[in-house]
Amino acid sequence: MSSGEEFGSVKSSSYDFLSIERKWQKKWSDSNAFVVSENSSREKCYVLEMFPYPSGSGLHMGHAFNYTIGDIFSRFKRMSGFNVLYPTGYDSFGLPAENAAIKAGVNPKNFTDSAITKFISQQKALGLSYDWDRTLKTSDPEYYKWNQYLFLKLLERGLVYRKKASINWCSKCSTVLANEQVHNGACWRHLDTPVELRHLEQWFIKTTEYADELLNYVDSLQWPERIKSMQKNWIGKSHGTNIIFDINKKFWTIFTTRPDTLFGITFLVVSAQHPLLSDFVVTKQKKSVDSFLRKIRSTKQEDVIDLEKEGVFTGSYAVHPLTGENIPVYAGNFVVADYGSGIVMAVPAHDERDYDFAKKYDIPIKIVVQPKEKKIVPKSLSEAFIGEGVLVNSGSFNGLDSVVAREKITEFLISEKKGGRSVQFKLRDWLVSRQRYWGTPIPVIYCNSCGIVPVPVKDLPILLPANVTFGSGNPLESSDIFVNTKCPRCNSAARRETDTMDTFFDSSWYFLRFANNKNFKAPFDKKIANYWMPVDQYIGGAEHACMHLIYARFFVKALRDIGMVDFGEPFPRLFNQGMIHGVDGFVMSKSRGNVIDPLDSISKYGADSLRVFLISVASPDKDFSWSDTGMESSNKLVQKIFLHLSNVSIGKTSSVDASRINSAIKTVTKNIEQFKYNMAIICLRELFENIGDELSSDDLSSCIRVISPFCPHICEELWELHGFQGFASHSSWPSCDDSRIDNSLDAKENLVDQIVKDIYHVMELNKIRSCEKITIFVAEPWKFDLFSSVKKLLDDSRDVGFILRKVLIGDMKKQSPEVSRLVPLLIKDTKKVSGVILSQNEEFEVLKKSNKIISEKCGSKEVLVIKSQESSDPKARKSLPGKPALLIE
RNA sequence: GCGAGAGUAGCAGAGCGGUCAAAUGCGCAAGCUUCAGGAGCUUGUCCCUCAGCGGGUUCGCAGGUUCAAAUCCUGCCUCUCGCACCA
Repeated sequence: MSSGEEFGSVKSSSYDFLSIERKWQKKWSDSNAFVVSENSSREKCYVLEMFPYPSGSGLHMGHAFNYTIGDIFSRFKRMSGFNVLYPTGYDSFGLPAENAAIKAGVNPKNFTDSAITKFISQQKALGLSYDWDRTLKTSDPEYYKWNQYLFLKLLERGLVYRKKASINWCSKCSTVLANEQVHNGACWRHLDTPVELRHLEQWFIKTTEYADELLNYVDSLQWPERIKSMQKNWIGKSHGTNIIFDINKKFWTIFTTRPDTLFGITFLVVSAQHPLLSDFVVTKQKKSVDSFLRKIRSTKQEDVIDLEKEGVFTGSYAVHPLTGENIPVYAGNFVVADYGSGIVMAVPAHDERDYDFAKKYDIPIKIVVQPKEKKIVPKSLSEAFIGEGVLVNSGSFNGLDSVVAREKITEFLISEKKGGRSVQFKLRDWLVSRQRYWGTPIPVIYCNSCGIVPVPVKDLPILLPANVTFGSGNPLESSDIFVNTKCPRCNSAARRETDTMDTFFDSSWYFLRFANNKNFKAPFDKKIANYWMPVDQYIGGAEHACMHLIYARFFVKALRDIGMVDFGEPFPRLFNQGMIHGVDGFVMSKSRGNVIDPLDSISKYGADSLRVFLISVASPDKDFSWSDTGMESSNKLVQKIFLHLSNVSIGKTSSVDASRINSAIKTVTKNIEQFKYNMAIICLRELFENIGDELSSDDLSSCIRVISPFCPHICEELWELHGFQGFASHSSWPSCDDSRIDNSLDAKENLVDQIVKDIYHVMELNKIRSCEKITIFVAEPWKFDLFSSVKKLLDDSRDVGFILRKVLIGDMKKQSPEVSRLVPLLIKDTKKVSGVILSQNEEFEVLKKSNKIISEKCGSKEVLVIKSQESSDPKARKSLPGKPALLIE
């Protein structure tokens, strides 16, 4: 009973989380607590979060969530004995900094650097266990020098080239974009700004060279299914046939996946964006084609999504490779210019798009594949039949199954030298040049006599000039000192490339630099990179599925083939965290005004509480909504744990507690490994709900250690408070001793709970006020110490001035006469007996007898509660005499 | 349209063949505590009934497999995300 009082007095106070957190953050920092080296006999584990773009507004809740997930994992792995590399850095080049800097009138460098400083302090406030010695920023010449180096390496390898192409231009960014950066026809940073098509000469990286490998190895990755399917889709491999058509005495290749429908071609369509469209346009048709092109250009991008298929006859005819028929060639708005050859063969009977087009322009429809079940005729055809069937109207191929016919016709075309097998990808080469300032200068020089000349490695880095004019066009062009140079080959006057690199170039190899960030001779040392890489656990959002994650995979494969690393996949394991929504259920965003600043939460509740909250609402891979009450509840949990463990006295752990602790260790270990952090918190919640005030030193240490990945600060404090040596963060992960787990504990606890509830019923029935002293007898035949458990629960609840007397009855089956004697005696001897609680294993006859005696001897105020686990005959029970008696099973 | 994922109590969210009327948190209700408020503690919270036992109906909808389904299969509906005329 006294313990309850003690506990209550402590509860009312709250701990000073701010000073505790500051204290330990400083100690970790001062002692370089999480700095690692590769010279370790321990197994390595590389945990990495996608490094942030350091925006001026600082760390947002999504970052905090992301890093909490990674930090818990890192701390867990570290404690589990791994040599853990857990670094962070800053993807600090990029347009937002440049734009913000222009707006605020400061240099992007200053802007970025102060943003990074802010970021670092916020990350430290979260208690993240980074190796701060390995930090990097991509805008640092010491970093981008190696961007330039690697660019030259790729150039040397033939993986970088320059070409004039139809490219995507964002007017808001005033730069070109890569295919991957065009979302829904708009710029990925400006979803309200449709991209414009421009014809410009740009730098490309041959990602398509690795298309097959990028696709094939997706399946070997332990990534979320969703991301894998997005990548596969993006790479988009199709098998088909190239067919050669003669148009105006020139030969053109056309790609199709349905060579079986070759005899059904009634027209061809050239993309309206096709660079050689004019080759097809005859003089007579020039006017109408031109007006069609004008119309397309004036079409607003937002209407493109459900644009009607339109086209115009070019005046040219193609010769059908097998029948020799003349086929009209159209220009059309629905043909993708840079897929295949930008020209498609149209089979309106068996392709929806071709069908729509043919209907609109009244072009004949010819059926060449008949479905097996129901015959179709052109007249009644209301939509294209795109399924498989049997070939008709196809010369010698009639009667073949369409799947077979694809093969046969392709073979025939090959034998006739009129085609061949082909594989097409949706993946395009990566356009890496950008017409902006705040990025890595592309290390190339244009010389009038030598042409494109790579900058010699000894001249790297090509530094970004400080004095440039922001405003119109590429700022780098405004710097004469930068632009004007000498040709490294012939020493004559030459011009520097003024384009900078897409910042995705920077993030395609940063994980390699973390392994060896102080290397001044090379981007990284091969041996060291091979030691740490690949990243054992990568953590980040899903938005990079088709951008960063493709580029980085490509990069590593290219570096492998150049001989710089020995592995082909940078991130075998990827975890995607969910999105955080505001209290209103919408994604947290400034424009919605539902943003919660992590720092506000930290100053109100502490970092440990915030960390717990972020991972306890839902499984970390799912979206969840912020909730103030949830945040408070997490804070209460952290306080409770801290205060309870602070007050634990060192002694002997009860067997019940030992069981609880060990099974919690087991569960939490499993949960962390599977990223089910929310379940781990539930398990810990239950543990600290029940655990006693006296523990052995070892068990107390286990309790602290098992929560330390989640709440590192309070754990360090508790660790020190109880005199353990070193950092809790450096201690070993507690191991589970199965022999101390009592599997029947749950059942026992349930029984105790039940009895306590029975007691409340007794009180209720008797209208017992809490201030009254009453006596309750617990008769217990159990082997374990039920009595003390019940007593403890009642004591802790502090509700009632119970006098609880222990009555040992033993095995009631054998002692029914004794029970019969005992019960009335108890009642007689005690003035205010309100209840007698008997427990399990009684024979029904015993109950009946006892009950009868009681009801005879007692007034209506007395109650008999019989707790029975082995069910007696329910029918007989109903007929039990005497009221009010409780019979609880 | 194609691809992926999801639909569980007032809400959030576990469970993914039996131990499920379903963890945990929030919310709500009652009791205790308190000068009061807050906090804290205890209990309850699908429906009926009860002091308890018990019974009924549930896990998007409709079927099916099974001795047994929230969990497996089929169809449908709804939602979220990604790609978007890729021939």
